[in-house]
Amino acid sequence: MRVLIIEDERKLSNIVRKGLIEEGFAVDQAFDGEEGQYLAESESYDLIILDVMLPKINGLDVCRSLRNKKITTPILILTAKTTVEDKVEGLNVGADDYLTKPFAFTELKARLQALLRRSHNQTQTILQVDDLEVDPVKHTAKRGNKIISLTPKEFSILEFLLRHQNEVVTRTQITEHVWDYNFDALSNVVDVFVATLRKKVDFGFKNKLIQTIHGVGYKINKK
Amino acid sequence: MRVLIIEDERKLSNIVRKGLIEEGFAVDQAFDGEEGQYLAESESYDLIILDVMLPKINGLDVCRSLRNKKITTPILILTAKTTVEDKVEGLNVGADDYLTKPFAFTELKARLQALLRRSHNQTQTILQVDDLEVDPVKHTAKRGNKIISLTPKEFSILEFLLRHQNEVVTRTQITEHVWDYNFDALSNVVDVFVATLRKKVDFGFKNKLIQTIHGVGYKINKK
DNA sequence: TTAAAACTTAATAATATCTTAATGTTAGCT
DNA sequence: AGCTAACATTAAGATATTATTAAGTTTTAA
Repeated sequence: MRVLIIEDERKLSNIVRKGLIEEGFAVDQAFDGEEGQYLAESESYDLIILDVMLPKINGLDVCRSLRNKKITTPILILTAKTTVEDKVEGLNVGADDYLTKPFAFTELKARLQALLRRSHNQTQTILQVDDLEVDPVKHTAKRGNKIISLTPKEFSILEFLLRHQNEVVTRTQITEHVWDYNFDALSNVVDVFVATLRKKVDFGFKNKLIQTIHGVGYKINKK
Repeated sequence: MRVLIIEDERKLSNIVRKGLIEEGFAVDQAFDGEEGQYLAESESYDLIILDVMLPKINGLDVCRSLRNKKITTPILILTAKTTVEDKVEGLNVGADDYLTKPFAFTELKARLQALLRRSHNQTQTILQVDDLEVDPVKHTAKRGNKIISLTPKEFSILEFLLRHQNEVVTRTQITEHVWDYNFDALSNVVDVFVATLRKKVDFGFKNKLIQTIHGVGYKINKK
């Protein structure tokens, strides 16, 4: 899952970034409204965390503008203000949730997970296909009763495949959601990771879950 | 474990604070109802100690309001009143326990431990994995029959890992529960403490209990 | 007030993960 | 079947993360 943090306080932004990376997100940062709006429009994110008080363009305007352009990525607004009117304005402007500063990271995390679940129409937190189970919150994966140990990137890719189970996902979609902005997409990394994932997820099992769709991409499904 | 004290008498608040810090808690303080309510909503605590007579917003109202917002953190109410009606009102409003002033610190401590145990659904007070035993009440730790001497922070971290055994906990989660919220989350303190914990807990034992989950955090388990 | 203990920071070493690139294999087309 | 492009696999090099140490700072307790 890929997140954009639009926040001018560098330190806060970095703390949130660190926490989200630990949770397995790919994270991009913007430090003013203009940069944020640009990135939000040109890249594809699963979530946007948006501060209200920002240089150049105010957060509420960024939000309004993105919604006008039909960008539906879930937005969580961060605000130092606590009065009811501000909260209402935030939501009127098209945000999906808000959180007042200062906040505990756990709180932020819980809300992001809720937003993601909602936007994927998922009620459960555990992703599964056949006897494979992946828990993005606890960071665990198992097939049958065999625990699968995965590196961060392997985990993200498997999670992405599972969130789109029964659909073909292209290599480009994978790189866009698993890597951040600084990544040079012209390589065979995805193939390499899929190979190691297969070793860990499918090796030794009769029913191979990860399929290649020649010329298109990969797919995970029950068959 | 992290506690919020909402109490306007500075001196009392500080005494409780000091006692709890000695017990290994991370402590935040609020000196009126409004501040308290705000912190309780925006941060994540394991316990709240709440005075009734408070400036700005009354303690009972704070409690009611938190419960309305589905915040389930255990609340212990402090009150100078001793009549039965007051106690009843306190509990009706969603508090978990009450204590009348003046009180002995030991009494407060015992009740807090009881609340914590209840909220963690633990019938036993001793946390253990394999041959490692940690007693949060007595503040002792031993592995096999070797007594382990730990500093307060070391103890808190080990306790936190044990309360979440078999789960990965991130560095961010650890800092949020072990330090109070003025803490600079972008340092490697946690790593340093884990190193010393390993020296004390795992050194000399074949079965290493503290594991690193690269890119995510740490985990303690039986294996 | 002072000494000891505990905590924090920062630098360097060790290690795991990621990335690239080369080579081998398979699928789809003529 | 043979050819080509796409995919799979491997392993070595680059990078990032974690471990460890030691020195500085703060806190605690006598």
